[in-house]
Amino acid sequence: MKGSDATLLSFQLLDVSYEMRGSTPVIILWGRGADGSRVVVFYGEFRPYFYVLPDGSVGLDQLAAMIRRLSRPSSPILSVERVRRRFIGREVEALKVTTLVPASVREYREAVRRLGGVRDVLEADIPFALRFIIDFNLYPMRWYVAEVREVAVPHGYSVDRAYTLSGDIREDETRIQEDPLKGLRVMAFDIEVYSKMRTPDPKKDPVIMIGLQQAGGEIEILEAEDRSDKKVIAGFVERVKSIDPDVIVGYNQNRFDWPYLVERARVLGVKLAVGRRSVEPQPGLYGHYSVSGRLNVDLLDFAEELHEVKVKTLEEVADYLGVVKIGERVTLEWWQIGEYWDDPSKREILRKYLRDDVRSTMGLAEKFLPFGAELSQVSGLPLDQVMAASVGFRLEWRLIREAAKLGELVPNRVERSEGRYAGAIVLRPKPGVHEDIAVLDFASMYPNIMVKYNVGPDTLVRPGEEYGEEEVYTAPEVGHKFRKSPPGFFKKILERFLSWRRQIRSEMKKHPPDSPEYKLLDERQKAIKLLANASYGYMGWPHARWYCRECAEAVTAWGRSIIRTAIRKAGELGLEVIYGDTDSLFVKNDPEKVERLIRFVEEELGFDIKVDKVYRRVFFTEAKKRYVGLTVDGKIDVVGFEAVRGDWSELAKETQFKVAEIVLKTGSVDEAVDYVRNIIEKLRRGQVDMRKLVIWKTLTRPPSMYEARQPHVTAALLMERAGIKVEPGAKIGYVVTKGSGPLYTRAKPYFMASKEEVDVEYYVDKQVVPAALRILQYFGVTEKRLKGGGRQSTLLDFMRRGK
DNA sequence: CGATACTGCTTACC
DNA sequence: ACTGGTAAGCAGTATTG
Repeated sequence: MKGSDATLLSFQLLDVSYEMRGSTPVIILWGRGADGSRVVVFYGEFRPYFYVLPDGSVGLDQLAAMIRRLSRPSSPILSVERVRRRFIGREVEALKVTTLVPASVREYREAVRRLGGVRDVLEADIPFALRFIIDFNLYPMRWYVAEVREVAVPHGYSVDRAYTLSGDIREDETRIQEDPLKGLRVMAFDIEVYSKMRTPDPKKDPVIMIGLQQAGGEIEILEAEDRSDKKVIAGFVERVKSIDPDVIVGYNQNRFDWPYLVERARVLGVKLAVGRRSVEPQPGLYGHYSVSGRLNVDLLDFAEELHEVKVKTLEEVADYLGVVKIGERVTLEWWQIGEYWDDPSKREILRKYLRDDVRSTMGLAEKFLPFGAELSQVSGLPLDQVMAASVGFRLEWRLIREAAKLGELVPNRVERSEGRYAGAIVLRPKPGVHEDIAVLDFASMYPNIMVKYNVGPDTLVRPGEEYGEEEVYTAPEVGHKFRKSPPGFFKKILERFLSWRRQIRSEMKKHPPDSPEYKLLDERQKAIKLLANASYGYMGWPHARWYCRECAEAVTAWGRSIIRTAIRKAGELGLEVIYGDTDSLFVKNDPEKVERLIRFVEEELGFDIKVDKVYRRVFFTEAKKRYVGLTVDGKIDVVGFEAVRGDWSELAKETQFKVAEIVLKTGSVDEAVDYVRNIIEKLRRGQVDMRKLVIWKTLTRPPSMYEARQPHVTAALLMERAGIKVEPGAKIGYVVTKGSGPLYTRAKPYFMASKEEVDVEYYVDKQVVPAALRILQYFGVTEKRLKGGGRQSTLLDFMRRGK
């Protein structure tokens, strides 16, 4: 054992967990020392606890005594204290119950709930390890200085040094601007599993290849011998241990690679000890897999937020981000892997394919992790969980932290089935082509409404409470009232977010936009913005702990009133409003009038509004939420139309985009018509790649659970019958084949249909033509003109052109 | 009896 | 699995000439 004098340790907090030593829990902080060592800091003094809110029918001391009597020897109740806290803004007196074993909290909660005199049990569902970093105000990815004593690295831990926390731990202010990922070891991996046209089964189908790469290093491939994969998995475990990554990245590994490897390792009798403690990966919160001491990050979670990419395969996402272009890599489908493995002449292609996947994964990590790291240190959730968690939970964890700091008790999650409420205004657009249009956008309208009117569950005036008119803000239309003071929970947090973001944005101006400093700050301000913008939707989410329907309803009511006022003012200024949605207004780009409108909104309404972009031309149909615009820098924006929807064939989307581009850029309808006719001709001649005919739709439930018959459900059923597992959330790609019945009888998974089977006329009539007509119809183009064959309409075209 | 209008279910996007 | 508002396709049924 080394010396046990207290020293100061500077380390970056990466993850937190706990272990039981006998019946005592010990918190484990996983980190990286300033000297590059990998460290753990133990803390054995922290204990699980929860709060009991009395209903007043029983004296507090009597209630405390009743709770003490519930104590069981396996996890004794260590203390029951009277504490003063706040609950939804009101002062309360509560009991804080502390016990020993984290897992026992759940049982105590139930037992306490059954006691008389208990209004509610609070904070019994905060996981113990998170509870610790919340109470000690520690944020993952940030640097801390801690007073520690070094101890021997316990058996089973693979870290350089171990310590116990012996005193203070506080943030290292000197490292706030530092790139949290600098110096971290990142490893990408991907596995290939033997399968031929059916979902592989870990009980019999081997893991034939595993590819891995340490950032900056070479891609390595481990291969099975024939179908025997025991050495592959054992070899993988060895490589992970020797690389010793802090971050493990993959693509969809939480749903595929890890569960498969865990099960396969079990079947083969290999210990999948890839963590820094000798335990195998385990399912954790939000469907993520937890690898002890390492941050297991599934990059698919980031891709889910890339709304521009509809089918989120690794290939598509890497292509979109310019990481690895599809044309410059090997593409295979999962069901071909068995074939490429069995055929020795194709095996090299399979290797290349795996390399390209690993390369793409590492490339995505470089793109995504900086934001993940910032979101982690803004939300307080460890990097491996923060992207797996939905937006609502990310915000909620930060709210829980703020509550702890403010002495606010955290409300429980409760089941609710509440009615709907009115949302934002969408204006009816003026159809047609408009020249020179400015798009005005309110900056963070809803968060600013919440701040300005002190909206929140704690400031809401509840039935029976009386306040003077001048003491409250009253929401228009709905009449909900909010106390003007003191500042509420959400107001305080949002103000901090908004000023923090302002400060970062001004700091950004000191750095060139391509500098690492600028990028880091940009990711940070984006993370803050994400949480701030989620706050309105969060209050209207029935699962939210701080759910407040009236608050959400009031926010949208104020929003409607504000935009209506702005529209009225525009009218008074003689500024034509073409369209508007929620917090945006499309107006004629008359700089002087626009400037006066902006000033009015800022000075009279007290909200920030700015020109977000200017369109040289913008086209609307009668439909709301749909338009195409040509920006001043020559870019085509398509909003809402088929061209940006994931459930139309690539061919139809491409055609519509081209039509929009031709019409907006050249103004020539004839040219657009020719373009469409040409596409139809190619389609009929069989010159269109079948992949462009695939239609993708999300399966939202098991195929058998649908009441309405639909093409993508038929395709999913066909896949199931072929032994391919389809689960809710899966994107089903199908093509429509020839035949006479309803569509759903003619849909087939795209990989089960041949080109000859495809019903080309369906794609003409129901895909290409409607998508093109959506725009061209407005210019008087008919279906006939797009579809009409040969000479006659060529002649017609000729005559039209001549006029 | 077939065409058309309407409704419900479903998905996706703003 | 953050909100409400909106468009739209297909299946199935009602309406109607």
